[in-house]
Amino acid sequence: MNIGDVADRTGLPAKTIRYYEDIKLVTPQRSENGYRVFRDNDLHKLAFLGRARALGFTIEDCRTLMALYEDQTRESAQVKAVAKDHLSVIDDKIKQLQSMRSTLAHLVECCSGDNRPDCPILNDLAQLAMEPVR
Amino acid sequence: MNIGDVADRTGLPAKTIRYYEDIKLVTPQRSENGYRVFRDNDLHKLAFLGRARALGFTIEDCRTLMALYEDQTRESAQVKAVAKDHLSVIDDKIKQLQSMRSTLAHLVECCSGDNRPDCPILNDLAQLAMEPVR
DNA sequence: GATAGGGATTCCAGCTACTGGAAGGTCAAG
DNA sequence: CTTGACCTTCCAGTAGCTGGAATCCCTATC
Repeated sequence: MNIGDVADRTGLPAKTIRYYEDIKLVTPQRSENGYRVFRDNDLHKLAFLGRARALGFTIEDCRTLMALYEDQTRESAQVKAVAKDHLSVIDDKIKQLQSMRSTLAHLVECCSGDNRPDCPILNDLAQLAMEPVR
Repeated sequence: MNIGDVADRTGLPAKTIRYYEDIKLVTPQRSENGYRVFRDNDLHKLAFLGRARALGFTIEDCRTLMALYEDQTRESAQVKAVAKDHLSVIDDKIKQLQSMRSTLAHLVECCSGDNRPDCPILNDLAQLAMEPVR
């Protein structure tokens, strides 16, 4: 199977597949004309990668997960550990984004958004907030 | 003021400040010995940048916001538009992360995490989910 | 057999926003 | 005069691709 077909089947761009070969996540054979030849196993791996990436695992995590997948003697605890670590990374990101979101949403609400130059968003960024009303 | 002091005051690493000069977000003077000399205005701009970046604005957004900040004839609507766009980018990211999170959290829960090789996380990634119970 | 098209190949560069490190110049203190 | 803390520039690397150029291969049609 050629790279184009694999791209269609896995939904991964051909460029990405070549990149994955580059960093040794897959190692397709080559036919005489130099084209990559993908077999079922390669296809399978690429689909695995696509799904792991879609869950936000880093490439290095993917490497680990694939190795575990192929290791019959793995312990599910190893997999779970990787997943839990990743989960906490995701949680941290969500928290950070939510904190940004809440500050920003507040500022946006405070800004009249009209044709006058006064803007609480800029004031906040410049830390020239208005004197607190006392 | 030298770069080290500016770094201390703004909380930005000296490296980052040099980078910001590189991409023309600030343009400090130079003293005779070649050292950068930062004045109040530069300090102010860098603090502005630091806060905008902390809210997740891209560098290009920051450039726009600074230009608006310095433009006395701006309309607050322009600022608000930039902020709202950014807010929706943040919202998208949060949604995507939450979707990853929920899938992953479910998988983690399903995995016994013991010394046996069976692992629903890997099964899911390999899309070899168990037959649905019918 | 020439040619046109749609593949495939490699390689180089660029994206974001820094960060690390090497090699060297400057300055104040002891 | 030396030491150490600064400062300078420049080059390279991070993550995970993506775009583009130049070239090659294969098939089909005229």
